[in-house]
Amino acid sequence: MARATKKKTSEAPEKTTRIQEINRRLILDAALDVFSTYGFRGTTIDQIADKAGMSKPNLLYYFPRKQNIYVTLLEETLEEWLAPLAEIDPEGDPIEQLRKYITVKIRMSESHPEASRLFANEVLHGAPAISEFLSKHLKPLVDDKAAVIRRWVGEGKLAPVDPYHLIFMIWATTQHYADFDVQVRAIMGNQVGRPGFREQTAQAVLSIILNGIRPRL
Amino acid sequence: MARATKKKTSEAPEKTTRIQEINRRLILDAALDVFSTYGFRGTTIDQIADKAGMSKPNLLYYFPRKQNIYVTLLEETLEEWLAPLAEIDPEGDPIEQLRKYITVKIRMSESHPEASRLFANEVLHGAPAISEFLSKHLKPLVDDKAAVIRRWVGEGKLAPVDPYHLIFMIWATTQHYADFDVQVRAIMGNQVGRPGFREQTAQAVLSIILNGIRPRL
DNA sequence: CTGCATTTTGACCAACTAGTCAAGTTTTTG
DNA sequence: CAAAAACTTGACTAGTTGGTCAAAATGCAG
Repeated sequence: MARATKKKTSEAPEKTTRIQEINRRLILDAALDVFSTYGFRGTTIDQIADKAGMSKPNLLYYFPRKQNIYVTLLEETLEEWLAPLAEIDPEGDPIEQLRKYITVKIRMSESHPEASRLFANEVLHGAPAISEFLSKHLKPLVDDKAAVIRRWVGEGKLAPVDPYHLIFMIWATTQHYADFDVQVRAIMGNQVGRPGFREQTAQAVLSIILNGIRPRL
Repeated sequence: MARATKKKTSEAPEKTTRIQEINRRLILDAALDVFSTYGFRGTTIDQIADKAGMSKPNLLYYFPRKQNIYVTLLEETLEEWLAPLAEIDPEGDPIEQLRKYITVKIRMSESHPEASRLFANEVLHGAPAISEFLSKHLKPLVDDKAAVIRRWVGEGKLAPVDPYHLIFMIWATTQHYADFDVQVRAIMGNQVGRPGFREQTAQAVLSIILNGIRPRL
């Protein structure tokens, strides 16, 4: 990670000015748009600078390398992306907890599709920039929640199911609507934009998954 | 689409020589590897030429534009990718037909992950090269099968479920294991390579989806 | 084995792009 | 309000990459 600015005396404090805060945000917002559409290699610094409304050298004043923008963006996104999983309550009602998790994920997929695509693209290409994050942060969290789900299964509160595959299935299904949006639109056409579409999607997904894991008599 | 070679007399026949056949195959195989890993923009012609064991100008003799290789590859892939959906038998047993479809898709995801990633990457970036294919070929086929599933639901052979969302869920879940392989590996570690992994995956996916759509009393 | 068509390649070019730099402008601060 | 710090940018460079070209090598039909 690069130091943002050099101060006269060499310290760590790193105070950020008002202008820095504004411009970094401007850059990151523009970059999310562009990176999520064209991927890392497909994106040029000029595109981001244009969209952020500033000159390329100025952009590079805030983020000395293209990589810096990309990595910052991914880190920001992952944090937010994982939060709902962490909030699954081991003491709550299993079906209810999973219903909430799936619902939140579908909502995120609709409200921040770019974030989903940014992440999908990175993983698709082998996750060169975040493989450490995956093993150091994601894995432990998933292991933790998988254990909870396994306990639920043991207690007969869920049908016997591999917790990891269940989690993957939830991720795959919910993110599909953001990542493969073009395909969904090609098939379902005008329906996609319509008001109740998200609810209809949530309903269908919840119905299949929850009935699929409800304890069977 | 570009004409491959010009013949002395201007005709259509387009005969392909032995060498052409060999080299085109060599190029396409190499290109699938590289494109699926780095995406269209992230791939250089030199990389493909290297992997195919020939010089860049020679490669360009067979495919005058980088685009040509990419599009050819996508078309080849899509054909194969869609076949299993077409094979769903409207007269068969619903649960059995869907079990077969899911099983085949998981097998394909494991045996040709590059093809899945190539396609995923293209759709993720807005499907610029295949949007026509999506609306002209994919949509009609899906509409057709959705109608079959809807009829099954009407006949009480499946629980009430939106057929389109069911199909999306099957695609999302099965392709997840190819497209997000790195993530799956980061979480499940050594298990992924192990012999029975595909069967375990298939078992989990089938169990949730099929129980999720089995008619309820 | 000869002459024509096909295949192969080294050398090259033009366009693009990440990143630099030095000189200016604006903002902050004492 | 002046000086210092922070910010901004036009012009530039070096490296990369898609694609060209002309000439050489190879394959093949008669």
